[in-house]
Amino acid sequence: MRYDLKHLATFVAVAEELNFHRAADRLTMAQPAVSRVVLELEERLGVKLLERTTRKVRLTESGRYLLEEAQDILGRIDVAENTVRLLASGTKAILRIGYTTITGHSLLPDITREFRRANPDVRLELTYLHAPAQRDKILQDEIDLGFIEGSFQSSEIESRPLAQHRLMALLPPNHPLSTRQSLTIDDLAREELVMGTNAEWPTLRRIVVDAFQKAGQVLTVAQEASSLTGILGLVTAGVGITIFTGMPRFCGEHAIVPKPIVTDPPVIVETHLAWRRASLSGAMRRFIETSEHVGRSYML
Amino acid sequence: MRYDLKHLATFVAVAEELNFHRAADRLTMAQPAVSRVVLELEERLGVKLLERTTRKVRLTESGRYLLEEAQDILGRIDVAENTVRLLASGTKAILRIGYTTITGHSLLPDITREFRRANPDVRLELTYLHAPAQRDKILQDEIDLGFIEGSFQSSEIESRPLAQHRLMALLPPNHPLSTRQSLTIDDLAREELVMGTNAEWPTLRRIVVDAFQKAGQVLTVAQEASSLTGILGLVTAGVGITIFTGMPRFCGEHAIVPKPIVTDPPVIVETHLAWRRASLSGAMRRFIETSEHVGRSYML
DNA sequence: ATCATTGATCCAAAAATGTTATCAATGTGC
DNA sequence: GCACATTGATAACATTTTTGGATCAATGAT
Repeated sequence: MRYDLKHLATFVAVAEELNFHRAADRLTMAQPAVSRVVLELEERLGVKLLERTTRKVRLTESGRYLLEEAQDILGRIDVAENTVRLLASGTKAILRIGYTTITGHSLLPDITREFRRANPDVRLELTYLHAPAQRDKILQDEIDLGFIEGSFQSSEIESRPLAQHRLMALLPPNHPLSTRQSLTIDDLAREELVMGTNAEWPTLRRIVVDAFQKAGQVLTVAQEASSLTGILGLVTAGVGITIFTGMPRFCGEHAIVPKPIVTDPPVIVETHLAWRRASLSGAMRRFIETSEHVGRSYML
Repeated sequence: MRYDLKHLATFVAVAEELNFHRAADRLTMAQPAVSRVVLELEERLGVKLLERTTRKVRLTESGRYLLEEAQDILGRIDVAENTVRLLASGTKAILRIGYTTITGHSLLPDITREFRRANPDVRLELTYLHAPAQRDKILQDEIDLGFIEGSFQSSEIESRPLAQHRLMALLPPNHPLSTRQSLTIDDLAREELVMGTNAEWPTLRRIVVDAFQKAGQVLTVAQEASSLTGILGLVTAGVGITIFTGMPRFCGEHAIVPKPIVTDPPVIVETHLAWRRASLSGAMRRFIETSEHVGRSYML
């Protein structure tokens, strides 16, 4: 670094006062030091910032520009410093949260709304990540909290069950099975199935595959899509049935018809909130508390 | 200033590498120095930025935030430094230009369009200022160039005539005088006159007052407005006639009817471009050149 | 013409910065 | 389980940088 904040601050003082002595007073240093610092800055930039006669100081075009920039930069540093302190004191906080599609469409919005209301000084950064990715990011300290289906086995990661969902079939409106009260795995095995890709929906896929296996069936997927909207679009278009953990809140029954899937024992998908045990902060603690509170109404 | 760019840059290097030795290499300094600088920064902020075991370095929440901010700030400083150099070398420039209403509605747009085309690296900052204010701002070096009516007498200020305008009466469409080819001061003295306020239009007011005086009349203003659009609004509404230096380009003849004012000798308002002799820069020189070129078609 | 005020320069003292050598802690590999 | 390499922190010392007081030359005001 060829110069530092001292140079900028000194230059700003001189440029604002247009007088080296007054600037020196303001900075509580001697005038020669001010002279030299400004000269040094000019020399290191290779640019004249001030036109000085022995009676008057005037900014050059470059100087004028640098004055504005430097004021701004120094201001930003002050703000940053302040924010750093607030973050450290716990007054402010930033929580980086991972979520999956299953948790993202109803549970997470409810929790964040509630949490924001009670903690306006905490910024939430939400990142869509499937469960395995969340595991990595939690361990690498790239997210603070993860909403996942199931839980992780790791001594470094702690998790708490938040919500339970039953598997549900989502049918297009005029599907033959839409008159039924509920469906079985055997019903579904005979149908065209639309499912999320394994890359994006690894956990749900595993759960569904297991459920089929237990019922003595094999899951055959007719069509895949990576996003929830993509899947629902295919269902609405009549391509087939999908299996999900509930009815997405934004769906109307005229486009998507939900039917419970009956199995014995019932398949229950548990959503967990997970975090690195060693990184637990105050804001995280409060977020976990809110999540458990809100999640209670999602428990069967 | 409690800490320097050195501290920020060092912290950024460590935070990015998450390793003091590699950071030291990158900064071409010894590792103990890096340690000390980071410790110093933490101490001065009063905030722990890095969690370090003897085997691993991890950012705290504050540290993560500061990393992003510091990267950004350092980047801005680089950009500022670069821009300062470009400004000094004349590659880039910022011209602060004052203009009055008379010059602002036709001459200035023509000049800036032409100038921008030829000098894309020069930013023009246009400020509306009446002539006396421009005089002060030029002397105080708060604007580089001023478009004014008339010229200043000052050894410090140089100016160049750019355009000449004849006084013109602007009438509402159905005014009795609108059938006439031209008008005299005596005609106008009998009419209701709408004029710009003295505060905002000092120069034009003085010119008009002088013209009336020479014709043995006294200017009586029925209604004042501060802005050109306000004045024209009053004229269109039939409140009275105004006196201006031409037909504003944005007016249609269905709303405003221009009539030449005949006097002997003719009253000619000369628009000048003025600047502080001592501040003449390359960009200013080019702007002046363009102005004179474009202005030529405005000379009678 | 005198005087006060301006920014720049010189020099010695003080402060800071950086380097080498070293340490304690902790994973890694055999 | 033990030697070893690697981690960040510390100590001591040399060097560089920074600072403040005295002073200077230039210049506008009285």
